[in-house]
Amino acid sequence: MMVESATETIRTTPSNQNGVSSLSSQSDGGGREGGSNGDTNGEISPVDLLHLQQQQALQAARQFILQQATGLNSPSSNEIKQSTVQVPVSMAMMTPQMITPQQMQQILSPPQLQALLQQQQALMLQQLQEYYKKQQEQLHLQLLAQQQQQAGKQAKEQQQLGNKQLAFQQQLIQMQQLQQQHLLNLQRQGLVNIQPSQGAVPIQSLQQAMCPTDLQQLWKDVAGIQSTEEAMKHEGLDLTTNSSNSTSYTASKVSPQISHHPLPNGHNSVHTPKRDRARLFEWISSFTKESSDDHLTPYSKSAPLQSTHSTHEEHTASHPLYGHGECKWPGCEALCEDMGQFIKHLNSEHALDDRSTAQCRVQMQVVQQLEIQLSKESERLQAMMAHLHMRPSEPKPFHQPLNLASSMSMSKRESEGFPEGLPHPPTSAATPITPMRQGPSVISSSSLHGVGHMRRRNSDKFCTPIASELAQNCEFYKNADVRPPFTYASLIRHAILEAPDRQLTLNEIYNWFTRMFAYFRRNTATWKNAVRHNLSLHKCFVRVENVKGAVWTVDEVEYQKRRPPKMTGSPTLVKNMISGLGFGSLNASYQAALAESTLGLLNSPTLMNNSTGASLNMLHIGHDDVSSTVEQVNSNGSCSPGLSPQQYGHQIHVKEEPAEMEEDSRPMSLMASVTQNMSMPGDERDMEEELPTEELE
DNA sequence: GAGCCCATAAACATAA
DNA sequence: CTTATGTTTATGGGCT
Repeated sequence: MMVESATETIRTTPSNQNGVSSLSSQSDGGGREGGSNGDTNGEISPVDLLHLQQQQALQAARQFILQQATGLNSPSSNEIKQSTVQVPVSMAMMTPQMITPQQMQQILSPPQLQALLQQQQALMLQQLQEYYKKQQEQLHLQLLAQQQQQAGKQAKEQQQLGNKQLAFQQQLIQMQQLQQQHLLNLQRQGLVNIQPSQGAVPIQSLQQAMCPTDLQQLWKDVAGIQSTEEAMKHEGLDLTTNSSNSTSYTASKVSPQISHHPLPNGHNSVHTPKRDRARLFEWISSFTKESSDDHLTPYSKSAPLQSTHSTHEEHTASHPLYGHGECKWPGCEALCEDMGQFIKHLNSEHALDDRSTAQCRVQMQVVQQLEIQLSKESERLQAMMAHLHMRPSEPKPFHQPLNLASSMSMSKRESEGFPEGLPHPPTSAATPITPMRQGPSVISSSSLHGVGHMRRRNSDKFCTPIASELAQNCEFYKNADVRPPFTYASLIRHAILEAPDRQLTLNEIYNWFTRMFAYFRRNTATWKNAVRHNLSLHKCFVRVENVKGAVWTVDEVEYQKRRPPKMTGSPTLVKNMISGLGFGSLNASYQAALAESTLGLLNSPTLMNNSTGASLNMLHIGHDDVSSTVEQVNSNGSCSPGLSPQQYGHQIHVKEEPAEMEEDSRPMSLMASVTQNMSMPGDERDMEEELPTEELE
């Protein structure tokens, strides 16, 4: 009966123009860097000073230990070819890490080590803090002086002042970052327990994992110091690397082998730093007893790291250990103008000797650690996915405050097209917290299923996955400040359809939003505006004048029209349904499909969990969650599991236009569940979504 | 790259 | 006049 006639109006066109015009405005702020670069370079920064001191301390420490160790072992003597420098800093400046593990182990007994470490820790921490304090004060003073000095000058110079201040501020920031970084290092080594408070975000994410700086440090320890100057340079680079404003230059300086392995780590790093050290010592010691060559095998596993003494790669234009004019040998960074020089350097400095071999070992260790880490993270990821996909293997309630940020970012990635159980390395932890649309879809199985374009469907408008999603994660959304992965339109529609007479006033819609989603309990102006905007904009929302005022209803026909063509599950069926009628049959087929899919899925645990599980779930949970607002709906008898589809249409009395249209979605589900459940989880998901929805009502 | 969809912001209108 | 409710336009990002 009836249908498309009056409502077929022209859609507002503004979107078109917008699409075109939006291309114009794009400005990138690269200004910051430009200012900073020139200013800070001229003199030795406090940072450099610090590192100089550290290096000196390190050398002294080495000497000290070696002296003590005299007679025990001589082989490592080649490590002290560096000039001896008197250190202005106490022994405490050296971390145990800074000493070759080999040496440490050889020289000291474990208890001795322990004691020494602890002693040093305290001192070192103290000194570091003092030093940082001083440096900061100094900087501050400088800054103030600058300001005063400049204050008297003309406005003309103000820009310069700004620049200088900026430079100082940046130095300050760098100082802080450096401090933080060192504290982190200490922390990692078990030296300090304090948390870096003013953490820069990226650093934080890495702090538990081995960061480039760590590795570099480790490397230097093993390698011995090249020279104070180089060390300074090196450290400086490290610093800049960690500071957010890394230029391409600095970026290139970081040893690429390791630094870019994204290894977001859990909070409790699996290996405590101490254990790592112990293992490293063990490993190294074992190495001393073995021949060196066979150990290179695992090493070669890490592609970019291949290097060592071999010269077989020397002739290639690009040597994995050579880049940007410097030697990439861990901890080296010697400048080499050209490949030839580099080769020379390689052969002379990194020939096959104890040191190189030890370095190799360490690198192997590093790689192993990373691999272990990777596998652990992968495992975790899989567990997470498993948990989110199907019902948790663990009792954890899903609405538990997962770390939203990460889960959301993950979800996005997830939906980007990773097949369900496929472990993929977490690529970045830095995804924006709320990418809106697809955001939290993670939470529900449906979203996780979104594969490829599918994903869009779920979270977005079209289908009605919303019902199942909501049903499943109702509690979660109610409590967690997570943006639901649905569009306003779909949410509004759901709210309205959920209502007793399938109509709501604007205010009631607001209330529904706030009741159902913690996320919408804030920023009210924003989302309310959006709600109104959506109500007005979408034809599917029809405003009906009521006795008491105006209420909003849903025009299912219009709503379904919005579905992308892609929803072509079964055109025929859809058409049939759309053309009106067939409620009864539909219902029957729908149930049949449901049953069928259920049965089918029973044989397939995975699918079962993914789709039907959800659907079934809906039947129970779904009502509960939503029913709070929908009790009356059920008065119509829609409560029973089988029921439903009709309800939608029938209940919309306010509306002249029959809502029977929703059928068009149903057919899909039907087809989908029958045909797809058995095969493609991804697709089935899409369709499946529809089932629960109707079910709900 | 175009086109579409969506979110967001905001200006404006109108009724309570 | 203020507020709530609606409408409309503009802009930008993401996706296909």
